[in-house]
Amino acid sequence: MADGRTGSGFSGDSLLFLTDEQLRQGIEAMFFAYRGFTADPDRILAELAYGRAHHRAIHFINRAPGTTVNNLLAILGVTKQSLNRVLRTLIADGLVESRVGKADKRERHLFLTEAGRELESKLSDAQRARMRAAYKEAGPEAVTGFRQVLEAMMDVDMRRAHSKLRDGTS
Amino acid sequence: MADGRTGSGFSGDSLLFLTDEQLRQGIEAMFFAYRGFTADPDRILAELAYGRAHHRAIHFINRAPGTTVNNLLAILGVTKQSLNRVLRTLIADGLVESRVGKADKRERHLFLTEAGRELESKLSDAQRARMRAAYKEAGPEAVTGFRQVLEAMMDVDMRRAHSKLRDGTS
DNA sequence: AGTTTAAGTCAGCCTTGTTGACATTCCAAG
DNA sequence: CTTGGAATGTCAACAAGGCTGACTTAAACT
Repeated sequence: MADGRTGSGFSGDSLLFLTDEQLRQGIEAMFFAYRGFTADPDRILAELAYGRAHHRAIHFINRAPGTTVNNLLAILGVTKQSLNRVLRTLIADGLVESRVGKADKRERHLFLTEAGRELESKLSDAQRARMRAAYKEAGPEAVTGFRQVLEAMMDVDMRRAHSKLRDGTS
Repeated sequence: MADGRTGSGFSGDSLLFLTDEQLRQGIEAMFFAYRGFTADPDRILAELAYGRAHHRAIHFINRAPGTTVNNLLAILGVTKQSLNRVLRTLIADGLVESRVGKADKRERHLFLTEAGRELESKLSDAQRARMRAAYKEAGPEAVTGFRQVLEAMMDVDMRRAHSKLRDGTS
């Protein structure tokens, strides 16, 4: 919007409308939107004395059941000490189960317990509800664009991790 | 991509394609993209022993020079104690200047110093470069959709704050 | 047998959120 | 004019969750 700068000659002209000011607005929108994005789960987690770190672990274990600790580490992008602290409380609280690997006994495979799945649903429902509402408000075309920009904003390795999760729940 | 579901007749049917699975993908995309979004500034900040909190403060002070602490508080959504700690170091390091209000001496008005503006540029340049690249890769139509969804995902008060920043730098 | 890999632990640090207590300033009601 | 409450900002102390580094245990590879 704003300056409708149409029909310039060259093909690189999709760049012309990207003023620094508009990029800044995109940056701020990302900041504010991310807050909204995490707000609902945060409220639920606060009651349980958990944090976002627990949410992330639960989310990805649910997404890829049986994943190993190392695998999770790569996805979450934290150190194993940091993850371990969170994982330990989740296992102690009976939300996550850790099974020794059959093929490779060094590995631990992670699963959600029934209670874990319950909390996952609760968190996920809240977050999806907001997502759904936003998608609905913006319309289907906007959603496609949204996903394209997000995808392009990731680091390459994350893009791989993301499409791996998308396709096969190996 | 995937299912190109074009030219539907009515507007309400935009809901049909929002399976839980697709919402989940959106959620994950948001998570991974936010990491990319902050990655470049984070690297710069790490060298200076600053964190994201410093970046946010610098960003919004630059955006609305002369803003009060209270104002900034509302935008950043943290407690004043938390902000104060960050602000103190920025002032001590000569990046931010705090002037006592003329009308109301309780208020402090915040400005970036020359050094502050310099760091702001450096951080902003990095972040904008990634944003610009993502926008370019996704195309102008996608950008519009991206912004629409983000806007719809914010809490209402943040939407107000955002458009206030967009329009007048009061 | 020796090396590498997966996982876990302990200790200690930093950033950045929180609450609680407190000083200063302003303003309005008595 | 004074006084008490509200607003603004500061200081202190604590917790979550990142980080690094050093180390152990067990299993797998070579």
